[in-house]
Amino acid sequence: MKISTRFSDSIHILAFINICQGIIPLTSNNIASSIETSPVVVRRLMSALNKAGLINTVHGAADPALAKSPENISLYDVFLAIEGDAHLFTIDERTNPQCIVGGNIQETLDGFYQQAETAAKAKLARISLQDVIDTIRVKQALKDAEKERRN
Amino acid sequence: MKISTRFSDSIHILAFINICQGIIPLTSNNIASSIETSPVVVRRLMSALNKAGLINTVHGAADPALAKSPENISLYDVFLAIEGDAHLFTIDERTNPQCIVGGNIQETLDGFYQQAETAAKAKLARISLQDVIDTIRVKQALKDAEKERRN
DNA sequence: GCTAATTGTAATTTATAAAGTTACATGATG
DNA sequence: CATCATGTAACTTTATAAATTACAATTAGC
Repeated sequence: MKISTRFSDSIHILAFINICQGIIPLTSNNIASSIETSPVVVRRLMSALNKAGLINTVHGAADPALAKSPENISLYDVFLAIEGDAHLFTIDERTNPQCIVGGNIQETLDGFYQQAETAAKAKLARISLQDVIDTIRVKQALKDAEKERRN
Repeated sequence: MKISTRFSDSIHILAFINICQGIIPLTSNNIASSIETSPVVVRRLMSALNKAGLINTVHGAADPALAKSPENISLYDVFLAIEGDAHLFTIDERTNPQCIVGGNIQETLDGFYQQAETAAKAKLARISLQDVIDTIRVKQALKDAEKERRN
């Protein structure tokens, strides 16, 4: 249980590529500065995003680009790229098979957890990177307007 | 990071109390044997379940009991008792506030994650401990029948 | 009441997964 | 060809949960 910040950071990377393309060079260093992490962590995540076909990267060149339009990249696509078939809930695999509870709890919970997990993933599948980008821009515009108002 | 099995183990404990009551003494030791963990871990979880009003325990006596009927205990009740308001997805809190992405990503993801998380928790809220117990019994009956058939 | 068994909890140690770091081979670009 | 960037492997650090140890508080059988 508990999905690591890799998922969040990956969405961050994709949004950054879209929003900052042409404004600043998209080096792993610059991206890492925005996430406040190390460039290697960024490159690791981008490697996975590349393999999953969400971005196109060029070995040696600081020129990554989204492989699809942001409307066609869902948060579940990102989750799959980074976490694969990881589960939101963890089943204790080491229980006593001799006991009626210990011997059947895994299969039982697996079914129920699946329901909850699928519901969550279905929601993620309906949220696009474009939604994320739009929301970021709205929030930023709000901040800018607020700042302007104060002058 | 180490993934928690507390939620699963807590459901295990509740099912065990219901199914094994009157059959074997419900000591933390016996429960721990079924989960294959230590009695202290079991007592810790039971302490939380007790505080949340899901079970009644007696200090010094090996006699825990469900505080409500299994139909009226949902998996979300258990989740709340053990994990509180813990999130299924983790937002990276340390990003560069100067960057348009780093400065707005938390609030943005929080909203979207909330949607997914609520969907999952709503499913959990609709699954009762009775459902879990019923499923365990069905699976066990299947195994028994299978075993019988082989003789 | 006394003894044995049990819970409840704190403190400590161990295990594990992710984050971060170092290093370097490979490839791009002016 | 010099510089800069990526892609990855190997290693270290850090965070969190599980397991262990210890013991006070409580119950229950005799």
